Amino acid sequence: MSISVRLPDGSTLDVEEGATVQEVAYEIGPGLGSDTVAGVVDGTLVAREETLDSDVSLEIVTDDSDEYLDALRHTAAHVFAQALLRLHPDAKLAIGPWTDDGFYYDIAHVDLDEDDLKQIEAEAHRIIEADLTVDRLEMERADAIEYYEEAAPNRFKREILAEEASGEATVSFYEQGEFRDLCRGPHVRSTGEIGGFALLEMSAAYWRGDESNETLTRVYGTAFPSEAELESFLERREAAKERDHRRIGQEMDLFSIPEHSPGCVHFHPNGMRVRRELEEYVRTKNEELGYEEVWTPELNKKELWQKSGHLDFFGAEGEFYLWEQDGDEYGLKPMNCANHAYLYDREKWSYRDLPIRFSEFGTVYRNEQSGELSGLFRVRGMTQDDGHAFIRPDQIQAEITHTLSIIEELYGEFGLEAVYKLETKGDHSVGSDDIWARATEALRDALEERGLEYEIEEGEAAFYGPKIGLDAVDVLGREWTVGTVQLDFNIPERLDLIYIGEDNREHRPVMVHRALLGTFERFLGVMLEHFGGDFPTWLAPEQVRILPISDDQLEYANALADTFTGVRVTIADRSSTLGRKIQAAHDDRVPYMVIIGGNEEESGTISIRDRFERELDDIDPAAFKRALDEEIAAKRLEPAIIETWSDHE
RNA sequence: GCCAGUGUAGCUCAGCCGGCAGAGCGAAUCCUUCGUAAGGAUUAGGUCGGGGGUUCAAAUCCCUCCACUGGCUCCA
Repeated sequence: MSISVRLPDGSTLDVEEGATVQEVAYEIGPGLGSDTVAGVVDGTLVAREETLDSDVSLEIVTDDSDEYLDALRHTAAHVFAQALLRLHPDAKLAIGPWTDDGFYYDIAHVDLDEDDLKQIEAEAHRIIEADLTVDRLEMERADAIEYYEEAAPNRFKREILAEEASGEATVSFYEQGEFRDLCRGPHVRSTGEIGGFALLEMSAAYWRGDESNETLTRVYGTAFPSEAELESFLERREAAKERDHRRIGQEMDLFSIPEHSPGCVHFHPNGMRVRRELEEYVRTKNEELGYEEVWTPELNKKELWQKSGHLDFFGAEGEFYLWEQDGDEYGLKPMNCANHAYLYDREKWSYRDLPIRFSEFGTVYRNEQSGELSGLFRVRGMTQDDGHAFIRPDQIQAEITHTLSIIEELYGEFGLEAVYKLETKGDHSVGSDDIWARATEALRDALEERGLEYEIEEGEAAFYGPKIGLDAVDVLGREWTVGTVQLDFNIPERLDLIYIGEDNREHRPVMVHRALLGTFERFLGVMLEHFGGDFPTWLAPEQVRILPISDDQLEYANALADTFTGVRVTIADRSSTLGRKIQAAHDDRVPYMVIIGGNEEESGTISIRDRFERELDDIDPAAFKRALDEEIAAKRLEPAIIETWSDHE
C-alpha cells in the first residue's frame, strides 16, 4: 500500500507505507537523503528513522534547518548525561528535552555543586572531542522494561515505558560510546557536531512537574553548531542583564524592596514621579471608558470574601492575609471586586443606569510563595489600576470591544507589543459550564471583532470567569501578564446583584473586571526593561537638567528654571567641570540638558543637548519650552526636539 | 514552599587556606570656575544580613533564621 506525502513546496510524493523519513528523503534526492538529520511530520519533529504510516505532511530537516538546532541540543543533553554518569555513576536520569534556549536534564540521586558542574562540563567537552557516533536501536518494550530493572535500574524510565509508551510494541534507544538512553529522538549523527557546549544553571524540578512528586535536580545547558554562536549567545544573555529593571531601578533611584517588607515596593520620589504620570494617564483612559473613580479600604472583615467566593477559591492557596482580632476575623483585600460589588449593591439601579462603572487604584495583598518574588514583576503588595463595570447582558459585546480598543491604543502609545491570551475555565471555578461557555464566547467574539490575534490558554482563567490576558515579555524572555479583561456571571449571582429591567422585574447584571496596565509595580518594571531606563520625556523622572558652565551662571540658571513651569527640571549647581556634569546627566538618563555659559547668558539663549549626544546652540529658551511641552503632551516615545530642529536647517 | 547560589561603606565590588575591615564611585569640606561623557586635595562613612556555636582569636569555619538571584511549582 502506498501513502501520499505532502512536501513543503506543495507537491506530493507517493511512497510505500512504513517508509522512514530518511527513505523518503532519498526518494526526493540522494543528496538530501544523506544529509537528513530528522523530519518534521505534521508539525512534529521526529527522528529520521520514524516510519510514515498514513498520509502526512513532511519536511526534511538537514544541517540548514531551524529544527537542526533542536536535534543538536537533544544530543547535547545526552552528552551531558553521559558525562554525568561517568563522574557520578549512581545518578538516575529522568527526562532531558531540548528547549528554546538549549536543553535541560532532570536527574535524581545525585548532589551537585558548581564545581561538579565544571567537571561535568569538561568531561562533556571530551565526549564532543571524541566525536562519538550516535546510533539508534529499537527494542521490544518488554525488553526495555527489563533493561531498566536489571542492567540499569531506573524507575523514571520504567514509568515512561509504562505510561507514555504503553501503546508501543517497540521503543527506541540512542547510544553513543558506552552511553545508552531511552529516547524518541531525533539526534544528530555524532557528538562532534556540537561546536559550542555550556552548562548554565542548576535548579530543582519536580518529577512530571507535580509539587507532590519527588524533587529532581535540573541542570540547564545549551549547545550550538559553533563556538562562536555559543559566545554570542552568552554575550546576549549578559547584555539582557543590563536592561534588568532591578538594576536600572537601583541606578535611577526609583524604588526599593527592603528586607523589612519582602514583596512590597517602596517608591522613591523618582519612582513616584513616573508612577504618577502613569496614574494620570490611566485616569484619562478610564474617563474615556466612562468609569467613576472610587476608593475602598484594604482592611475588611472576612465575611465580605466569604460571600463573594474569594475566600474559598482564592484563599485556598494560602494567599490570603487573614488574622483574628478581638474575636473577629479580618483580612487584607486580595482583589477589589467584592468592595466594588458592595458599592453597586448599595443602590437599586434601573436598566437605564447601566453600565455602572467603578475604577480604583486599589492596593491589594497576596501572600505569594517566598521563592516566587521577583523584583517589581512578582510582589505581595500591589496597586492595580482596577475597574469593574456592571452591565446588562445585551451590553457585553459593546463593553468588551470598547475596552479592548482603548487597551490597543494604550499599548501602542507605549510602543509595547502585547500578546493576547484567552484563558478558559480551570479546575477551581464557580458557576455552571453553560455560563462559562457564554462568557468565553463573548470574549472570543470581542477579540475577533477587533481583529486581534490571540492564543488560547486552557484552564488559566480566574475562578469567577474567563479572561483576556495581555502579556509583555521581559529581558529574560519571560512573559508577564499586565492588563486583563475578564467577564464574570458568577460574582453577581453569589452576591445577588440586581437591576430593575424594562419589565419592572429584577435582573442579574454581568460584571466586567479589567485592568489596563495591570499593576503599577509590574508595569513600571515592564517600562524599565522596555525602554532600558531611557524613558520617553513625559515619563522621565527628571526631564531637563540645566548645566551652568561655571558658578557665574547660577543666577541665569535659576531664572531659566523658573520659566520651565510644569517640567521636571533641576540645576547641576555643584562646582565641577562641564564634562563631568554632562556625564552625570547621561548616567541619570535625563532626556535633555540645557547648557549655559557666559555667551548664552549674554544673548539670553541656551545650548541644548539630548541623551543621544545631539547638540544645538543659540536656542531661544521660550521656543525650547514650547517644543518640550508639545513633546510631553504628545507622549512622544523618544526625545525628538533636536532631531526635528536639525532637519529644518 | 523546593533545589542551587549570593549577602562586606549610600552604590559597585575585593578580602573568605582564621590574626588590626579595604578600593573605586558617590557624599562633605577646601582649591579650581572650567564650553559638550570623569580637574585636584582632605575628611567622614561599617552591628561584614540577624542569632547561636567552634577557637586564644571569626567577615573568613559550623549550625540556624532572614532577604535576594536563577529555576521548579503557583499567579497581575
